[in-house]
Amino acid sequence: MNPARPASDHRPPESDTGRHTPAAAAGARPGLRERKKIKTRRTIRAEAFRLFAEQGYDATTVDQIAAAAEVSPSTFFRYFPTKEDLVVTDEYDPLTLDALAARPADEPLLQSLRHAVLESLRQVVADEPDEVRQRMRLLRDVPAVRGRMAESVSSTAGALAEALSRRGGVHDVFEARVLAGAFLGAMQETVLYWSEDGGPEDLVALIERALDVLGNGLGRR
Amino acid sequence: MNPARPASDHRPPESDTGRHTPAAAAGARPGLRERKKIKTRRTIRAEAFRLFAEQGYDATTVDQIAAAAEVSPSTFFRYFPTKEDLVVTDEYDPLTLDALAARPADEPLLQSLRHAVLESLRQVVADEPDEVRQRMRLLRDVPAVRGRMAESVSSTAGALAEALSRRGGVHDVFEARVLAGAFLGAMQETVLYWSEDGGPEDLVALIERALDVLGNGLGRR
DNA sequence: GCATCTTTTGAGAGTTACTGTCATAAGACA
DNA sequence: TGTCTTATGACAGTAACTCTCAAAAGATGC
Repeated sequence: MNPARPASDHRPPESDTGRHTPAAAAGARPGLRERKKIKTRRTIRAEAFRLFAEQGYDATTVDQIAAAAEVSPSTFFRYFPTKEDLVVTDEYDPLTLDALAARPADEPLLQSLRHAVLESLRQVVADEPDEVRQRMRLLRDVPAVRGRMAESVSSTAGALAEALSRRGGVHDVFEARVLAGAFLGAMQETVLYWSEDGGPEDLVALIERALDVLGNGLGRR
Repeated sequence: MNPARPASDHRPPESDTGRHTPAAAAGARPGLRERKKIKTRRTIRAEAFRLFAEQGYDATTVDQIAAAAEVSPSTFFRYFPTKEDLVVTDEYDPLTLDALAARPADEPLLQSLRHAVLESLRQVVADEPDEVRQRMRLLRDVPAVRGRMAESVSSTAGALAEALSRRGGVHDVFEARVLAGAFLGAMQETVLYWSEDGGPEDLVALIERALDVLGNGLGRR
């Protein structure tokens, strides 16, 4: 692993979609700079995925990706702090948190989570239909990517716990974190299960089943 | 990260404790070779932790650790495939799985899990009382270590799911994996919560609380 | 349209965590 | 004691990053 990423002046730009860029949030359409950054980010990732498909993940170096995307290696790292981040971006998780926040506060928790997850999943699939399949393949085949996903999930847990705390029905911070951890752990396993079998069953259906299992709890078994 | 660890002829030796070494399992006391390996492993880790305490994790290089332990860098990597593995060993998880297997099959699942976790926790703490505290600190402070733990937990999920499948009360493989993921996710958050606050509350008490939350399920909230 | 100010980019040098190979040393076993 | 197996060290190589600095390019006021 890298030497634990101390403070760096490399600031990766905002998300791929433009949905979360400050300018977009402010309503005005983004300037040239913003649009160029989004394009660069897209290009880097697209070229990377193309190379991964051709040569495999490990056999593809960052230098090759940068060359293919016609940027310098420095620039690559400004956009993606690690190579694994090409595959595991944190675009998905904030989306889910937003969707969760949009649910009515008095809705049963599990139902809110179900809607939030499915809604954000729908958006991601709609946005990048091709890449989802390749992500799945990389997740299944490359240990480093799995590791990075696990790390990402674990770091999302804190944010989710906070969101849960703001809702009713949770006693304290610790309980919120346990619930968040259990939920995310279940989701992670669901995605992994789906990816391992090459996605035979519909992911949506799997998620529904997983949530049912969670709803019943571990008691009475 | 490393280039995803392809097949290597470096085989890290067995666990620290000797509990799981083949010779120990066979009843005969281990030969000189085996004892030396255990000692080397212990020395490397001890020197590493000492240096971490003195200079910090990131500031300590593998070469320094190897020098302090009086082995070559090559040998270091034969014992610990990555630097993070010094902190996050998979010694704990197999212990828990063993303990789980030892529980009566007709015991309620949650109770088996509780006993298994607490039993293995007790063993680890008894074995290496000092190192537990430092592990906790590193877990809290070093992102790379947290990442490695998340990866480790996620890889344990498969084994736990299998163990659950062999017990009654689980419908299919998928359900077992979801349960395993939820349980481990909850445990991971528990440990992180505990480490973040510097371990104010007793870890055992926290685990009990977490299991109670799991027992109640996410339904009815 | 020009001047200035800010942000992005590229170049390049350096660090470090690894991988792979081979000869040597040391325990196991007859 | 001799042979066979396994652990070790030396060494060379790779690739993922980090850091710094100067140049290029969009943004902004006039």
